[in-house]
Amino acid sequence: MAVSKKGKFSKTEVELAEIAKALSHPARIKILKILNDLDYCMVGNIVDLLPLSQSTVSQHLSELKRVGLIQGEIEGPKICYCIKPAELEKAKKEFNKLFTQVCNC
Amino acid sequence: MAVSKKGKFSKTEVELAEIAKALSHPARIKILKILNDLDYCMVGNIVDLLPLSQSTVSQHLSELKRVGLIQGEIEGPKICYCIKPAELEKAKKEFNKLFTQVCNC
DNA sequence: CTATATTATCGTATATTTACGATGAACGAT
DNA sequence: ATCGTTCATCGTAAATATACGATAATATAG
Repeated sequence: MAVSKKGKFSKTEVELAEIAKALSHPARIKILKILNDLDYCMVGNIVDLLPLSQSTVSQHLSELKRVGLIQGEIEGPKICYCIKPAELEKAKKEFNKLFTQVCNC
Repeated sequence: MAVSKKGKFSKTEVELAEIAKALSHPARIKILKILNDLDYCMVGNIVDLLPLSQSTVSQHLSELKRVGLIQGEIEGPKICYCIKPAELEKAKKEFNKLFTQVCNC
């Protein structure tokens, strides 16, 4: 995208934009829902519930993990992914703050 | 990005992902703040407040307009952009719904 | 040690995003 | 009519994102 100018914005704006980017694909939104619904959330389970290949799902999980909304714990040969509630709550508050700020709603 | 699979997800997920995408660049977040702060919000004013060229700012405005978060009204040779509060409130509720759904927060 | 299961990573192709300058279109003023 | 202002669009370049199959890495089971 040519040379990025993101560094010229405030930390708050950049960080919120990062979270928004993580939520900018329906697969990742659905993954968050799945992780909240399932108890044993290994990658295979998620793959079965999405119309995407295993490698693509793995990429989406990486992106969610990168911004801290989820985490993965090794359980033998499997990896159990789960929501990070504190981070999601933080994100919720940040979005609310933004919307309050930009439209008094 | 190879052939998109976004059509295979629910309408709700796709729509929320679209809004998230619109918020996924700090410039667009800042534009929303600027539009809420300024009374006369022509493009030139916004360009002056961003570290980006006029054409790039115009593209960001288009993206925000495309998803319905802002609108532009022609005023002679100028165009006055402004927030669409109802749409922003709708977006706020959708995000809240998502976060409530995925982490009980 | 070998085989199986599970997942990440690599390599690759294609689509989209971001950014800019240049150009074009629309309008008001002279 | 022409000029200056304002903004969108075009053309282009480079970076990212999305998707897949193939492969590598890790751990358990036999």
